Amino acid sequence: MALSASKKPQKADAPITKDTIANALSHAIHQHWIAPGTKLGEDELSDIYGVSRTIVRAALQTLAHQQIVEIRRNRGAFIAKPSLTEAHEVFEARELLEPRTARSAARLATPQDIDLLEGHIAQEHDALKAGNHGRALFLSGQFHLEVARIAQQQTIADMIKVLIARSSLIIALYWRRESALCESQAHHALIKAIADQDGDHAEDLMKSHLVDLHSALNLREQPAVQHDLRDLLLKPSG
Amino acid sequence: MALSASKKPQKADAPITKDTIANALSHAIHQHWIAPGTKLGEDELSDIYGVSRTIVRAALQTLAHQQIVEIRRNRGAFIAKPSLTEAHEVFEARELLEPRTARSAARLATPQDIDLLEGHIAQEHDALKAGNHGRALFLSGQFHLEVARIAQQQTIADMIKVLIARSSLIIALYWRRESALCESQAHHALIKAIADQDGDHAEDLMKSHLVDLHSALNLREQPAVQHDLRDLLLKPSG
DNA sequence: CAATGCAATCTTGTATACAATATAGCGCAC
DNA sequence: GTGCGCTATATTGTATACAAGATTGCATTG
Repeated sequence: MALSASKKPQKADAPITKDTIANALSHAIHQHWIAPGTKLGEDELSDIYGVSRTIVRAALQTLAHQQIVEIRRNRGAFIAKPSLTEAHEVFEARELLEPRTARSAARLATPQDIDLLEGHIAQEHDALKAGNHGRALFLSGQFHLEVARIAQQQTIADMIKVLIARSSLIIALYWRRESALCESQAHHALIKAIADQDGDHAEDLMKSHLVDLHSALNLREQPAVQHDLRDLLLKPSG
Repeated sequence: MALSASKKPQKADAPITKDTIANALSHAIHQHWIAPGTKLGEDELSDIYGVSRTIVRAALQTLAHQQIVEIRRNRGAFIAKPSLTEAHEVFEARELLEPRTARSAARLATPQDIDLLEGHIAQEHDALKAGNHGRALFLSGQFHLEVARIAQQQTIADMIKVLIARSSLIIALYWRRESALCESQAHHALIKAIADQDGDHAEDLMKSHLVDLHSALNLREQPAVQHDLRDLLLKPSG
């Protein structure tokens, strides 16, 4: 498995629990350290984390419930590979939920919240400059999570958290745009709308931001059209 | 624990897995056979289902991820007791998601789908007539799940499934209206809008239906006011 | 060379044993 | 009667052993 030793967990004071393992794996997945489809063997993770298979299995189940790992009975656990349909569904769900959180965030954000959001963008910019695309991707997702946190609706924030994790897999599989994932201009504009307590504008910006992200996946559907054309070309001689 | 012997699982050909146990418990919770706050002991469930604690723990973890069971470390698993805040959040999330599924269902429903939805109402009516409120409650929730299934957006349907399960707990704790949970008139009107392929109307009806349900919880906030008043009355003599 | 069959090995599923923590009950002091 | 301390017991957390299923590698056949 592609987990390198440099990614081995620190043996700190905190005990290794199913949650620490699940979080570590989730973090690694989010940063694209582990590719979709990768097998996660129980014994291997057990060795890596220094716990029994019992804890590992519980961690894998947690990740499976978040749909970022797929457990196939008798065959093992694998990083999920969302289908194109799932990809569309995930972004569609985000387009439904996140504009609302942006609106609420515009109503509820404190100056500290604004600072924190801006800090996120700065860190993301630093990561990109350093060529650390994985970290930039992670921070980009965290930005969205922070907006959801500011909105003070935990139930919806929890849903968004799962959707963002799944988005990371989707991006690994289907993203083909050259530019950075989330253009910082979009995030900046969003922060301004939130700071200005302009709920309408924040909602519109978040919606169009996500539609934009979604459209970057739509690009992947073009090869299907080319495929049909190819079938057409093969038919006359078939 | 309040699980009665009459609710003991059938020892059928299907093996008892974590999923069958989780589903059985979820079903029992949904029908209010088990009250919020009830302790679910591992050994007890292990006895009841005839499997080891390993399987039981996996089932409980599944239910914990659905937030209908709360696992407290070193203390055990309990049927969740959503706070009033959580109650509001859950219905707010439903108000955001389900109108969209209703709109999509109006676009996608087949005549068979309409028949099935109508069948749900009939069964619910039968259950109420027979005084089987638990079953009526379950079917009422299933109606909403069916609308979500018809909408063909699995990601959102999965979210709605969890929200409906949690709604069942919320209703057990906070519901005080004398009438049946979902008035069949609301469901009938919704079916008609869906059958008529009237997405706008279906969306509006679902929204107002959920707002209505949500408002039945709001009623529970009134005692808080009375509680404050009582404190005021006690203060002068305190 | 490719396909098939078989045995060995690996991995996952499950039960059980042991460790750690919490709870209940009893006796004693005030 | 109440509160505290202690012990026994119950329950949960975790590791380990065993069973079941899958995969791999090798030998044989066509």
